[in-house]
Amino acid sequence: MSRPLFQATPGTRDLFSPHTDRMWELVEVFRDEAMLAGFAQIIPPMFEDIAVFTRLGESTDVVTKELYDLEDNGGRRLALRPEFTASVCRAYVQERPLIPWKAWYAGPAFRQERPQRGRYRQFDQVGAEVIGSHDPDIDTEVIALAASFYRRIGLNQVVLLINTLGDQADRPRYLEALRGHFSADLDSLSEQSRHTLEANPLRVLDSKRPADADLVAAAPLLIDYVSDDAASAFQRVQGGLRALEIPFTIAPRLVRGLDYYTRTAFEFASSALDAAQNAVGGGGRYDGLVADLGGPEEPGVGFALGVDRTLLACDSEGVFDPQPASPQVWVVAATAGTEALQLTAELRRAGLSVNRSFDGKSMKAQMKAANRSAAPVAVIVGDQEVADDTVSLRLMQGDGNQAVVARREMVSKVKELLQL
RNA sequence: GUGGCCGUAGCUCAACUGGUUAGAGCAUCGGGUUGUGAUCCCGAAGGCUGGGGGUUCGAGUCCCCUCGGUCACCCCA
Repeated sequence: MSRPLFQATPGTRDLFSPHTDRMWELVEVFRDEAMLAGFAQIIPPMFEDIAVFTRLGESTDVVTKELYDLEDNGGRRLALRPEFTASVCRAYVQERPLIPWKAWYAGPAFRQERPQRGRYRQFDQVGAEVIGSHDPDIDTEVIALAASFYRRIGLNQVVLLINTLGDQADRPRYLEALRGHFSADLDSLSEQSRHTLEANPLRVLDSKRPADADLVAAAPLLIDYVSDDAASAFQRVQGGLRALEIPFTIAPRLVRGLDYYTRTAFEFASSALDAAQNAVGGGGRYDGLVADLGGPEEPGVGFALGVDRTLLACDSEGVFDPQPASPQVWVVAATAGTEALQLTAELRRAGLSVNRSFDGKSMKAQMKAANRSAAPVAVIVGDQEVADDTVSLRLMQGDGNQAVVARREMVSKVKELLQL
């Protein structure tokens, strides 16, 4: 077998029907949940001035090495969005909707990294952001939105991990302590982590390398270094989650990969996923980001959920498997005229979903196609029917009852058969 | 960017330590039914075994290169 001349570029893929149906359905459920919670949809552009994203942080891989950057004809430097949060904040600064502004979104994002299971260069996210409120109850509400979404699509084995990262002002003291801790035993740290320690000590806590496990486990905890304000906000979020009966686990070493997070950070992980990429969603508070993008000092909090990973989790839990709808009617053409064309159009005008075969297939082939389509009713038009101004209606289930009806009664008879 | 595994029909896979003409299931098309589906029976079509080089009397099988896929590290959704 020779490979096709062109293939989808690495990390991208063509999604076909049962999968695309699921995706739409998933977004539909998310949309419904978001609207119930008072979020309005935003559709930001897929690319932005590259600076919008580079503001996200010098030590964030997502912007330092994974960004798709492009140059337009005018020499403008653009980048495909690696996530939505920065775009949403930029849009807020630009348009200044009333606060607190609650926005949800769905769409693709792009990162240039090595693809693997559950990680693609173009991937879909759904998410929600709230800009303009410090209230920790908003954090809880945002988490609750994600949680009820997971519940509604049927996922049970999703665990919520939460942590607080404190305020920007708390950061230096903690980083100091972290550096001290790791530097004291640099030799037992993996080489990669030594690198990470230089660039961003926080991220060392994220290391999954076995070599680092002991040292990471013994590291000082963020919670001991955060301001009273941030600590009590964290308490409030926990209390809110308990009040809503949303189970959670405190993960004192959860730091997340984007630099802009402050205070509440959270992650949803699927315990049903044995792949390495088991984080199905994540988010947190980003109180300095809007200002970093040139806006007012407005706080923000939000999350993004990975559509593909969520679907993978659904696969391994065996839930959320909506089937593509089959047509209600299959038209079988056993005549050379244009009758099949007309009948099909007429049925569709009546609001029925209709499909048929083309290319002069044999009747047998058309019946097979009708059967395969799972359409409950076949409308057959041949020379005899044309001559008599009738059509034959065949019930495709059971013994295949068939009846000849007058052409002008076709629509009502079909609807009768479909019990509409 | 680094490493492991894998490339055989449209899809999923066979082919003993290298040995004639590379097989099967599903799907497709045709026939059994000159206008009738799932089932059943018969048949057809479909392959430069990813590509290139090498070893050998002989390579799908062994070696090298290359391209591609995949999983993992890193990082993240």
